[in-house]
Amino acid sequence: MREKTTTFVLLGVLAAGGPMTGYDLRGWINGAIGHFWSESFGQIYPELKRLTAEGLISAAAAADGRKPYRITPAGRTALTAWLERQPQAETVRSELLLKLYFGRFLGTETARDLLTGARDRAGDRIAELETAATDLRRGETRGEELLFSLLVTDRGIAAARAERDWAARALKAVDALEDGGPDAALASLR
Amino acid sequence: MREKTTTFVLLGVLAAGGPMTGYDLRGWINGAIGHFWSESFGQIYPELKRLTAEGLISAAAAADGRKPYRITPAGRTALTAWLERQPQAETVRSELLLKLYFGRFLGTETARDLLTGARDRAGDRIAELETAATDLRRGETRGEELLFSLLVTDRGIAAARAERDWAARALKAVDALEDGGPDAALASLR
DNA sequence: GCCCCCATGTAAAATGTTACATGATTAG
DNA sequence: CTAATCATGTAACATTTTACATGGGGGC
Repeated sequence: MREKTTTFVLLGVLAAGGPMTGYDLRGWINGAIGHFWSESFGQIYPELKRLTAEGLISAAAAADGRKPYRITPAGRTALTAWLERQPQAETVRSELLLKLYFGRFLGTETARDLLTGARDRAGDRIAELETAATDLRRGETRGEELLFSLLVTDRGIAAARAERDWAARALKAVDALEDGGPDAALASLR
Repeated sequence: MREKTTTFVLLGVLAAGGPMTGYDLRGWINGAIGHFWSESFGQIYPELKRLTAEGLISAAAAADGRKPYRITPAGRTALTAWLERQPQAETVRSELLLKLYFGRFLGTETARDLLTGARDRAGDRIAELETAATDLRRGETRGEELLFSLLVTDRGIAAARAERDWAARALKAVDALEDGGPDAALASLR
């Protein structure tokens, strides 16, 4: 069986946040690392079952409806081994860029809509992540945990800023295209 | 049947590049838009069959082993309709950020390796895309086609620069962590 | 009483990659 | 002759999302 990342996200969150249920795991993932990772129940529950069978996690007695899991020593070993491997090159897939690339089949109007949408979403994202960073600094998390949380948040902010600024530039080029044609637009990119 | 993006990539490339075979399509996608999209043969060939059945593309007589497809008027209509819809919010999934987030279970050494790897890959990417941009400007592509090609390349460069600069900053924070502990590292992030 | 949140799980469908099978043509 | 590239396609597998089914508890 090939290694799927879901395995290690679950192990990592259980290591970082202590024992929790499948439902809790989903909430944790959505909240703390939601801006660069996601998992659905359809993956979480079957995977928890499998990890239990493999001995990497163990389930406490299901008291009420809840069934909290904790990471085992074997699970920690597996997590550490995964963490130490260089990540695979990431495959980017952007529907926005695809549409913009086919921009010559689009009216100027539509291209503009595409780009203002992207710029605004990036702006919202920046605000959101900056708030998250402030909250983190003010919160009770300390030491290395805080440091690494801030580092990944910063990466999100940096990426969103680059996106917003690029969209603004591209928007100017589209304006120039409308006013002065392709050559004017190309000149505006310099 | 839900709309899969593969459909429209194929339609778009046929509209942009003229009639071509499944093999050509793959090459075109890898080359021109490979930095933000990819398709495998396993998706391309079945999809070409389906699109033919739907009347969105048509196959010329298979002369030698080749079977070139062209987009039909119905295909152009479908493409335009898709282009005009705002793209779905993109789901980012970064294994690197995941590993870094769990950085407190990592040695400083490993965190550094992760980040130098990311920084160097981003650097390579910048060089590659800058070359691509230069080649585009020097090539025979003109007008809107050139403009939109450059716009999407620029977005790749902007994203890669943001990544490289962030990784360099994060690396300094990890150095500070080793020298002066978490508080020194946090201070270095200001 | 009803709606929302908590909580677990399964099933089906969609999407995507990798491996395999086959054969022609071309460059060294 | 041999390796690479061109070319088509299928099958198996892996991954991921969405929809469904079920039920408890708390607030209004």
